[in-house]
Amino acid sequence: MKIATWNVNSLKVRLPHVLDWLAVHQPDVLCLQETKQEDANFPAAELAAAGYQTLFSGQKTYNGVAILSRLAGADTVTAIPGFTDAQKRVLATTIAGVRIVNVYVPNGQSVDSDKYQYKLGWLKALTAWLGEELARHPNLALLGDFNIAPEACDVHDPQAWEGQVLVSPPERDAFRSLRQLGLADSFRLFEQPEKSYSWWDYRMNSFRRNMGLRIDHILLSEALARHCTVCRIDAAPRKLERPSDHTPVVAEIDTNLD
DNA sequence: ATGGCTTCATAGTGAAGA
Repeated sequence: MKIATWNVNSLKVRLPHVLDWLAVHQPDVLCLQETKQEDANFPAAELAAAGYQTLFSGQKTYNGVAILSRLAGADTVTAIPGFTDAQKRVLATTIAGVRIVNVYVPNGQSVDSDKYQYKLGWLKALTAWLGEELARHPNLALLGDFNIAPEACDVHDPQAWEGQVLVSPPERDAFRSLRQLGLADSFRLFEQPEKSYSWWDYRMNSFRRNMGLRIDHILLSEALARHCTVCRIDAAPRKLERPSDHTPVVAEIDTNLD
């Protein structure tokens, strides 16, 4: 099973890139974040023509998540149970026996903002819920834009970023708490090129200078991590005209071993 | 240098992203 995550920063603008990427990479599951459109406008027909079923939870202007898949999803939820949140940031479903949890973690803006407190509270609720989900679903993948660079090696200039939002110790503690539920950072299960990032600022020629952060992740439960054969970042879409500022992360799981 | 780009909502600018 080939699964992937991509913050597309507007599905309306990025649909041609998404369709091209699906045709080339043929994933079984692609989780999208920042679709930025209401459900009534979701391009379900175009994606169906490309061979993908769609689940989506969107809103006007901001946020919005979707799951594109070859096979149908079951037991779909669009929110963290018991956590009141007007922002559409969660979509979970079960595909071919694998629980897929797609998240768009709040950005946090800056460590002294209300949005940062919202981010930390949101992560706490996510972690509590994921503990329950893992008990129900041993085969679980948590994919998305986490808006957290977990380690210094995930940041192009750790000194310049020290203490900032996306790398602050409380955010990294929250990421560690997720891992301690029994979720492996699949990217780090394998040797990777140095200075591997998944997001580059649109400004300052950041991509050309590789001034990036690794903030998009695929976390796998122990049962899935054992059978994960590869995880990589595909930087190619970041080189296209009018790219998203994020690029896809892909993992493959050998589901024939059990 | 608290900017730089990009998107959206909107019809000249402002919010938000990371």
